[in-house]
Amino acid sequence: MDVTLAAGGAWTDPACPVARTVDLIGDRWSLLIIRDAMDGATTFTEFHQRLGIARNILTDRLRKLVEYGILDKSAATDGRRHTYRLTEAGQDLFTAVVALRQWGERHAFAPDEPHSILVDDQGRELPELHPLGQDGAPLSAEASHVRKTA
Amino acid sequence: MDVTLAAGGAWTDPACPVARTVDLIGDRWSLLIIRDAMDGATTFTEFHQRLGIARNILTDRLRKLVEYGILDKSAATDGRRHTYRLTEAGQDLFTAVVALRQWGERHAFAPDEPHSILVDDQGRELPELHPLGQDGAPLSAEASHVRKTA
DNA sequence: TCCAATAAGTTGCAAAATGCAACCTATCTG
DNA sequence: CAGATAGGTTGCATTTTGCAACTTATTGGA
Repeated sequence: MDVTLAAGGAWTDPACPVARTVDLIGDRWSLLIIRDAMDGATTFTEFHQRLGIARNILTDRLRKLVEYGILDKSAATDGRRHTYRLTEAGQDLFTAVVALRQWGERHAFAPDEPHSILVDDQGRELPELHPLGQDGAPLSAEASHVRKTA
Repeated sequence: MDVTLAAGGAWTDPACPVARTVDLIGDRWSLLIIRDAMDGATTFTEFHQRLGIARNILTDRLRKLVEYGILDKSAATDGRRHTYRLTEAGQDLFTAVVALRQWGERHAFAPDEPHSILVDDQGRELPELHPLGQDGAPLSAEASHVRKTA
């Protein structure tokens, strides 16, 4: 299930997709939960240990992410564990996570400061992600604008 | 100036670029301020009117975004106005904003629900943004992983 | 079988962030 | 020089977040 039906509607800006996305995952923890899910975390305890988030807040965020259709919760074969997995919509956040990560790599670390990097199966660093126009050339913010729809 | 030197260091996860980026702009308003800056907003009043944000919070966010090297503040020719403009680092967030926007378009609206779209100078909608591997094929979260650096 | 450990929460209370409305100061305009 | 405009600041109420202790269910081992 997609987000669509969730959250009756107290959107920051009802027609803007950026605002909606921020309303759903624009807090201190949600994106980091999603990041860790992409990196293999599946249980409450795993998320808790990796993030150092307060347990009640983690409970709340996991519940909301499930409600929004970003995570799926199921009982593990284990019996006492639960398993949280990214839905298709959750996996589709990969692009956004990569974009935020690459910006951080470029602008939020000192030149000599160590930081983790994202690599492919062959251990090669990912190419930089940039919006392209229809012609395939990089597109800047000035060369684009928001069009309101009816 | 880049973020690099700002913020003494109470990072959520000191080595993760995603966490750093979220620490800097992962709140309810910063990304929307940046979105509006990309859409042409430059003054305190403009941001306030577009966002409906509380004035003291806007003051605080603008101050932080300037401190982080994302916005630049200058006196307008006007004399009583101030002008906030995206720095190079701020403009470089365009990729992330587009990624979040496109995810929202795909997953946060009902099929028939109207929402704004991002178009280029010729009025054509932007192509979907996706991480690619070195070979140019789309890369999924499973086909990549985080490598810790010393 | 029973008991300690593990997993996933819940609850109560303190602290921090956010929001609202009124107030303040400087500049600009008529 | 008076009113309007721009960009704040301040005090207080509300909401969100965080911490620590407590609860329930399951599980593996003595």
